[in-house]
Formats: sequence, structure tokens, C-alpha cells
Amino acid sequence: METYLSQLNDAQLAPTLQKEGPMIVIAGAGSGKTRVLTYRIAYLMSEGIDAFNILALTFTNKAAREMKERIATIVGNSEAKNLWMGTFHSVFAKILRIEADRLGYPSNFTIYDTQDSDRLIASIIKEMNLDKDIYKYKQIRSRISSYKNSLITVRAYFQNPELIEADAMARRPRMGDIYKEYVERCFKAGAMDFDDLLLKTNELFTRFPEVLAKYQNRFKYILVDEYQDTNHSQYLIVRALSDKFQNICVVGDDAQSIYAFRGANINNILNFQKDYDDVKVFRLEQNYRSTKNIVNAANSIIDKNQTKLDKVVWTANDEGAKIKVNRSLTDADEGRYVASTIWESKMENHLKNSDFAILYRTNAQSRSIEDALRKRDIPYRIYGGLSFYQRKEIKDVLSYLRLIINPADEEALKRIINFPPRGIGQTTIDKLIVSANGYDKTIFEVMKNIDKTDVKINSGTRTKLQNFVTLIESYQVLNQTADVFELAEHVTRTSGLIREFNKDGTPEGVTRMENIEELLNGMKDFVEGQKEIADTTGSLAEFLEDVALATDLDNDKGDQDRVALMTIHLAKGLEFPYVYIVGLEEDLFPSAMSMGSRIELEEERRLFYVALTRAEKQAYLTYALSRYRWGKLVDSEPSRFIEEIDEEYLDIVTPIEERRFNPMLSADIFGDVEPNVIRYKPAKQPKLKKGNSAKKEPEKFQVTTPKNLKPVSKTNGNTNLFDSKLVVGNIVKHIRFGTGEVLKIEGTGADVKAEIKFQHGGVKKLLLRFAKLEVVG
DNA sequence: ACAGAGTCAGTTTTT
DNA sequence: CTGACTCTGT
Repeated sequence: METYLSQLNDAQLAPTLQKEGPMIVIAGAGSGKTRVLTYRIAYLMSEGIDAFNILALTFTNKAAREMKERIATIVGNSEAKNLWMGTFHSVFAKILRIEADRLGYPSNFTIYDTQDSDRLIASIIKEMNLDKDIYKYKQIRSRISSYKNSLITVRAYFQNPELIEADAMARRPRMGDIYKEYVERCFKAGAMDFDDLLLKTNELFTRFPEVLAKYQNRFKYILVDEYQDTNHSQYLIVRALSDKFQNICVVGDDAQSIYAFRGANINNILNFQKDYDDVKVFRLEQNYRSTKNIVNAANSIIDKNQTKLDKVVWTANDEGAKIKVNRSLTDADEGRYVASTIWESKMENHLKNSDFAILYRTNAQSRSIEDALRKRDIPYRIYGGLSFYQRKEIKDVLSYLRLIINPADEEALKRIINFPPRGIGQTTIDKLIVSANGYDKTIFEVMKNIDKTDVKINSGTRTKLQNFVTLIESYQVLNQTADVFELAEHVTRTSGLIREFNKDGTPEGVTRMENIEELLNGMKDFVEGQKEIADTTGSLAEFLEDVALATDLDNDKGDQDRVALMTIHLAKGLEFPYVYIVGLEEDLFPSAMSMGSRIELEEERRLFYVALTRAEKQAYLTYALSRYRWGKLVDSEPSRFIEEIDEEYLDIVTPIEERRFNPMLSADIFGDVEPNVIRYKPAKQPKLKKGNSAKKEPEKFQVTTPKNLKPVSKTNGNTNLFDSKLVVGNIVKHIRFGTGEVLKIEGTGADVKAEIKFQHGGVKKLLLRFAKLEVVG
């Protein structure tokens, strides 16, 4: 039982055994802070503290799950189950469900994701007849989000002349009105956005001292991981909950604070010692993760920052290989370099794919890397970006389920009221919204009582509306008896969703079907998982909450051997033997948006520090001299961060120019491994006039798409445009064209190829049944 | 109501 | 380069 403590060094042991009082653990990268947190909880429990009295707030749900499992092996499964662990958002969503009625919310409130918020804001701006070029919904959303994170409610906003002034100066005098309307509409829809989960928790604790007392008494011991990334709202929650017993343990690293953009306040960790009396301070400075080269290089970077706590990270590990720095001509070359060196080191060292991670600053950068990995047949998995639950078809299914639980959910309703199409158009929906606002009812209620209202909608459409209401109500009845999986299966079948996606048998529709299938499988797992875990209900409501708050990382079962691709932000807390940091170019990393101030630049530098310290054995830094941005090749310069590393830790490898002509490393020898791209040669070779070879005019070709064939791809919901690539000689053109349209191209050389492809779900697919090349002239 | 066709603005980073 | 929005005609 006590043996686990022997796995700790002295520096780790001290905070682990510190049972009571406020304490902070300043933990350098790779210094074993998760281990300290885990063992401290296990230790508290072994000292007789009830698991019910411990609350641990982690950065991801996955981290919470893993810690819980580890603790279970030490103290036993049944005890560990009683621990409350999870992210701020998931823990307080649970508490809010219990206490919802005090705040006037239903306990089955919906959680709006960013997309839902965006759509609601966009529709409010439209309803208010505001100029959408001035009132950009994304900017509005981020303003609202930062208000909420700073606990500026609508009322507080209107009482604050400075804020009103600032928004007026930004040519957005109606900002406060939008904010007010947004909050009211969310409330009416029984919905909370991500920020509300924290804001409403604060509201709950301030307005109802007896509720606060209840949770203070319950959570006598509180632990917070990644404390440097908490925002003001989270800070206040922690303060309030820990106020009575002051048994608060925060762990973090100021050098890894990278979430200022979502309100994280680095001062929370810098000032912790001022917030509580007699704070015990612990430092973990020995790094167990990385080689000396990596640790020292990382130190040399973070040294350039002015704002930081005193701390020296060191390691007893081997010297290790130097950090490889590679320059490429283009982003595609960069991808090839990454893919080929992964391939080589896998061969040489018998490594797994999962030993490698490729980290980038922006999600858009994954494309060129993916292409290169695919050509080498290296399996990979992308984390983040457009997550599974944000895909159109998945959100459609989920919207039906959301509406079953909470018919007030306006965004879910708007999504599916006419999908699949049932003859309810925009005009009708607009009328319903206006009427709902007028009667102060939800849209669903208006529809249900359509005959008692004075809405001007003709009888045909009324019937359609009533049919829709009846459909949803029949699902609600089924939800009483069926489990999540059975219900969802029934819904997808009877709502017409499956028919809609299966309709034309397009590859697009097929992927959508596969995704829906995957969702249903996930539900089956969920239902079966719940049978084993006693403390959860396995209800639809619970499933939807999991889905709303789960990240890609949380869902990763880690059972597949794949190279990991993700943003640096997502990589925080993870480690990999081999790490590539790609796109180290000025304006990209550091981001062009962050070069305005020292504060922002220092955050970028911390981000780079986080990236580098993910590596255990070997780090690669790569940059390209030019890169495609918005379809245009743009020149770029190496990032200043490369120069900031002490040169003694670097190994500048062969420039890519020499590599790209090495056939062994060229992608071409692998042939065209994208089976979905087919090259066409013209049926007739263009004839060159004899004796006239001195004057080789560019030849003209044209591509015709026959009118009688239905397009297979749609670039958006209602248009038929094909994205195609035409290769004529060495001219490559990207063209978008419609059915029956004629394309004219010029080029030299007889070898004309037309690649016609389109994209869906991130996978390039072929479309060519109707492509025909003809030679003109 | 709806499909087709044309135009336009956008890239940090996430719960 | 791409998705989202707008305009047009049926």
C-alpha cells in the first residue's frame, strides 16, 4: 500500500504528503506533476479522507479518467469511484443540473457549442437589421465570451460606461443590446453556452450561500491542475469553494500558460501566494521526460521571457541527439521531409507510429502533412480541427435528440425543422421566430398551438408544422422506454435522415452514412458502458452532455498505432519520443496576430516552449521558404524562435533542395497512390503540323462535362460546382465549373491530363464518370 | 420553396 | 482554396 510513495523523489514526496492548507506546486515540464497529483489523492484517501470530500479539476476529461484509474489500482475501485474529477466545465455542468431550478433553468438544459452560439448571434444581428459587416458574429461572440469570463453580466455591462464607450468607439453601439438579446434567447431556449457553465456556477454560489456552503462542506479537499490556464471565472469558483477549509492545492507552470485568448489569467498563478494565508510552495524542477539537449534548448528559449517565476528545470537524462532543423522550399516539401524521416527512423529503430507527433500552430497546416503521410502509407490521426461531433450529419442527428429532451432548444430546432426537406421554408421559420418573440413563447410552443395564434401561415404549411410537432412528440414518448441507441436508431430511420443521405449514393453520402453509423456505435458503447458503472444513469441527457463537453482527445482510446497530428495547444500535457514542430515561420509561428505586444509574443514563446518540451528523445524543427496560403504561394521567413535557441543544441540538416531530386526520397516513385485521382489522356493526340515545328503555338484543349449526367459532388448545400485540377504540360490550374460547362485550356506538349476531384469529409475522392477531354483546333 | 449559379471574405489557438 | 452567403428563375 505504501509502496507507491517510493516511486517519488524527495521534491515530489513533499507536496504529496502535505495534507492540509493552501499549497502551490510549481512544476516544470516533464517533472512528474501528474504523478504528484495522483499520489497525493491516493495518499489523502489512505489517510482516511473520504473520496466524497475530494474534488480534482483537470485540464481534460481524459486526464481525469487516467488519474482515476491509477488511483483505483492503489486504493481500490469502489473507493475511487466516489471521487469527483473532471474539467471545470464537466464538473460544474453536473452541479448546475442538480441546482438548475434555482436559476430558473430546466435540469436538462442544452449546452450550446460555439457553432450554436454563432448561429444564434448571426440570427439576432439579422433580426435587429444591423450591418453584418460591422457586427461580425464571430467578433461579437468573442466579446460576449470575454465579458462572461470576466463576470460582466448584461446588467454589469450597462452599468459600465467604459465598456459601452469602448464598443461605441469600435462602431458597435448596439453591442449591449445584442448581448442582452443573446442571453435572453439562450435562457428561453433552456441553453447554456460554454462560458455560462462557469458564469452560472458563480451566480449560483453568490446568490445562494446555502448552496455554496453545501459544496464547500462536500469538497473539503480541492486540487486544480494546470492552474496557470484558469480564467477569472474559474478562479472565483475555486476561491469560493475552498474558502471554508482552505485545503486547496494548485499545480501549474507559468511557463506553460498558453490560453490567454480564452481568458486565462497568468496572474492567477503568479499571485496565488497573495490570495491565501501561509501558502506552502513546492517546486518540481527535475525533468524526467527529455534529453539534456531538449531541456537546455527549451530553457534557453524561455529565458527570453520577462514575465516568469523563478525556476530552473534540469535533467539527469542523457545528452541525447541534437535538435534537427530543416529548411524546405515549400510546405509540400516540408511534408515530404517529415514523412520520409519518420519512415526512415521507423525502419532504423523499429519504432511504432505512435512514437511520433507532428505539432503545428494552426489547424490548416495539417493538410500538406497529411498528403505526404498518405503517400508514404504512414497511418496518422488528426486531433482537433473539425471534430466528429461538429460534422453536419452528426449535428443533425444530435439536434433531433436535443429537441426530444429540450423542445425549447432553438438552434436544434432551426437546424432540423426542414432537414430532411419537409416544405417548411425560411419565410415560415422567420414568421415563427417573430411570433415566438412576440408571445414570449418558444418556437416549438408556437408551432404546437399554431391555430391559437394569429401567425399568417397557410393551412398547407400549418399541417406540415403539425406533422413535425407530432413526429418529435412521438420520439419523446419512445424516449421513456428506449435506450439512447434504440432511440437514435429509430430517429435516423423514421425522420428521413438516412434516406436523405442515402439518396443519390454519392461518395459524400456514403461517408455521411458511415459517420452516422459510427455515432450509433458510440451510443451502443455508451449504453453498455453505463450498465457497468452504477453512479450514472445512461440517459439521453447524459449522453448529450458527454458529447457537448468531450474533446477529440477524450474520445481517443489510444488503441491504434498512428502518428499524432495536432495543434500545440492540444498537445499540452502529452509526451512523445519523437516530435516534429512544423511551420516555424514568421507570421505563422509566432502568429502575425500576436506580434503587436510583448505580452502576446511572450505567450507565443511559451507555446513554443510547450511544443519543444513534449519531446522525449528527439525534436525536429521545420520551416518552408514558401507556403500556400489562400491558394497563393507566399514567401516566408524562418521563425525568430529558431534563432533564439542556443546553437550548440542544434543540428542544421541538409537543405531540402538537395533532397528533392533524390529519387529515393521523391514521392513520385511511389506512384500515384491516391486511387481516387485518375489522369485522362486525350483520345486524339493533337497533330503537329509538319515542317512548322519552329513555331510551336500553345495548343488548345477543352473539357466538357456532359449535361445529361448528374453531378456527384456539391461544394455546398445547394450548388453544383466541381473543383478540378487540370494539368496541361507543366501548367496546373485549379478550376471550378458546373455541369455542361466548357473549359478551355492552353498548353504545350501532347500529354494532357485532367484530374477532376472533389473533397468531402477531408478525403479527396474521384469524380470522373463524365469527364471527357476533347482536343480543339 | 427550392435549386442553380455567382460572389466574397477568411487563418490563430479551445472548453 | 474553400465554405457560406446572396441573387435569380422556376
